[in-house]
Amino acid sequence: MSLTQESPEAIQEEKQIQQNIFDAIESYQNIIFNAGAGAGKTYSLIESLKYIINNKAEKLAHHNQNIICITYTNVATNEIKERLGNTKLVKVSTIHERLWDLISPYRKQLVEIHIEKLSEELEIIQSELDTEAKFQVYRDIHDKVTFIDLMIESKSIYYQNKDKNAAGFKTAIKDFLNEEFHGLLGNVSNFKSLIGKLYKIKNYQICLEKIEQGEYKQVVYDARYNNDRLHKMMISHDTLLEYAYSLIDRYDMVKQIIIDKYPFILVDEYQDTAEKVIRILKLLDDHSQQINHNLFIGYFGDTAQNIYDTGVGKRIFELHTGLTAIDKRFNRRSTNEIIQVINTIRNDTINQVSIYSDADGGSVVFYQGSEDSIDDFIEHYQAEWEINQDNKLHCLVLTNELVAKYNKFENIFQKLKATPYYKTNWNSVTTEILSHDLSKLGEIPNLLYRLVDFKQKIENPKTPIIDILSEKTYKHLTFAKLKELIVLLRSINRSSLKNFVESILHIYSETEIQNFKRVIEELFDLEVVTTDSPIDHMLSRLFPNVEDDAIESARQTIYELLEVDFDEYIAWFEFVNKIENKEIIYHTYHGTKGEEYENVVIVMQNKFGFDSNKFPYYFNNYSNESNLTGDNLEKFINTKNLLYVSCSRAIKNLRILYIDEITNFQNGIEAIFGDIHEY
DNA sequence: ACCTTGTGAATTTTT
DNA sequence: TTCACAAGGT
Repeated sequence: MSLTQESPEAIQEEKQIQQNIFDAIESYQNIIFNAGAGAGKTYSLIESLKYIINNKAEKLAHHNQNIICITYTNVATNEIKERLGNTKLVKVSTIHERLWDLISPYRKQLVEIHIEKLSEELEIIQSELDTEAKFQVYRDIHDKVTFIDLMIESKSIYYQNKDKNAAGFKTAIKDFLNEEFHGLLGNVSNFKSLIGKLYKIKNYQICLEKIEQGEYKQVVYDARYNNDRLHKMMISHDTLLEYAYSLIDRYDMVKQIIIDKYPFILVDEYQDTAEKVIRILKLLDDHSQQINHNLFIGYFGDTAQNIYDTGVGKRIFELHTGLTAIDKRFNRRSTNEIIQVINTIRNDTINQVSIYSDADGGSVVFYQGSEDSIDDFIEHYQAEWEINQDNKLHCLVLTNELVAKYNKFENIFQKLKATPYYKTNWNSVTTEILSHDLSKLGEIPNLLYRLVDFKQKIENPKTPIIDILSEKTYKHLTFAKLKELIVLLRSINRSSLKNFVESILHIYSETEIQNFKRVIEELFDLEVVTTDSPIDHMLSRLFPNVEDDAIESARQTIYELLEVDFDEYIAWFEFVNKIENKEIIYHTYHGTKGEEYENVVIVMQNKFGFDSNKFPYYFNNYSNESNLTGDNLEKFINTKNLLYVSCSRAIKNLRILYIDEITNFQNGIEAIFGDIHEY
């Protein structure tokens, strides 16, 4: 056994570091706490919160003040709440939730900011229309007003035909568009881009009028949507940060209210937070000094684990000056072999040492192989590491497509992805199908999830009735009726999801009992259930605007989706719920952030996304970082951080299988991982 | 031979 | 959204 003996000297030093944070809190000296992977960063954050609670509670309570702790994700919020325990003094939440809480009372001021935003957007769109080459044909037409009016009048016809192929689209538009404007249809994608902008202009103008007339009185932040709907007074995540910055920047009164109410602000995972958030905190910091009120800001994180380009990363040092850096160099997670490699990857001033005196005993090996060798490679280590339920193997791949394939629900993923809805909304595919957060699943994935859940529950004789039926349903049933219902439910054909659905619908049409019907209505989330309505509902969502002659093939596609082997549905269900009951678990590199695993296999390749050269570029420039600038440096750091995050997940054993040719950059690999082995 | 148009494929993650 | 490339036009 290793990693059991804490070194007394290290523990002493760790305590001293924590004391340094406490001292900074006492003197309201803002800090940036840097700790590498596995250092116990969250622990330090929580100890700091506890310190403030234990030493300032009375004073804070007396002045009706609170401590703010902001995190990047809801998962992190929940973890901190759980570890901290129940306390009213600390407001733990995501950045967005807290900011909206702080600014939403200033309705009038937010509307002012909104008006400015709308005007700016209008100017931007207008200048695009005036200058971009693809709008030349539009600039050339004389009677723009007639054209715009006509298109706005025909809005619904336009959207009905928008997803058709170019020829079909042209025919449909020419149907109502005067011949003098037909020249605009030369290039269909340019035309669509034009119409999108014209509609936007109209929407924004209407919105401005409604504000003027007093019909629209407030701006609303809606976290469920990823896009602004400015014309409906609704903003999304990025614009929330923008408005918060504008409001706080503009009104010193707002700054002072925040400072006086929240004298302690702690930021978890600062490297991931947006630049705007750091700017907001800097405004508060500057103002607190100006008015001589105490404010403590503590950033907790690690620049080397910044893997999203929206995060501030290293730029924080330019944006928020005057922070006292407190570094923690200990590692509480990994063996010395792993620590040595991750230190080499990050290659900066944080050079970790283990907190344990018995940290030897791990291993890291880099292999060169091919795509065909992946399965064999994993099987090899499954045997060599004696992988079982208590000693799992975690395999990191680059894309969700591969995660779906290896986690054995490839067909569900691919069939959903291939529907017109997901082809149009290609950037929603992973969120809506693979989210671990049920509320983020798309409408149809959510329906599938409910069906799978329902099917599993009625199959399991141990499931309590309260878990199958909602309370308001079973409350009204007599015991006899309840029993009857259970017998009925258990009689449902369950060979495939398609049969399952059909069987349920059959019961629905046969039964006279309203409460039975209600159970089924709730399951499908439909007010009117008929033999066809659930499938029609799926059709309308996955195949919007489908042509009459294509309906049958679309219906067939839905049947195929529902007939995918039910084991796949279970695998998908378990993935969504993060139930890891297989011996080998697959993740994306990105998705493993914050996690730790005993045994890790990383499958690596040249290509990622648009970049066919991602990892080669990093390895080639490993000793050359100081000469890189601009986009090149950014690309280098992105890859470095991703590699750092993925390798630092390992506690004991780490293997990397590179499935492309490596001769052109093997020096860089050897500098980090040592000898390269053939597989 | 060159230009325009249409089509399909390409990442990760969070709020 | 952006890019590469195939198909088709001049």
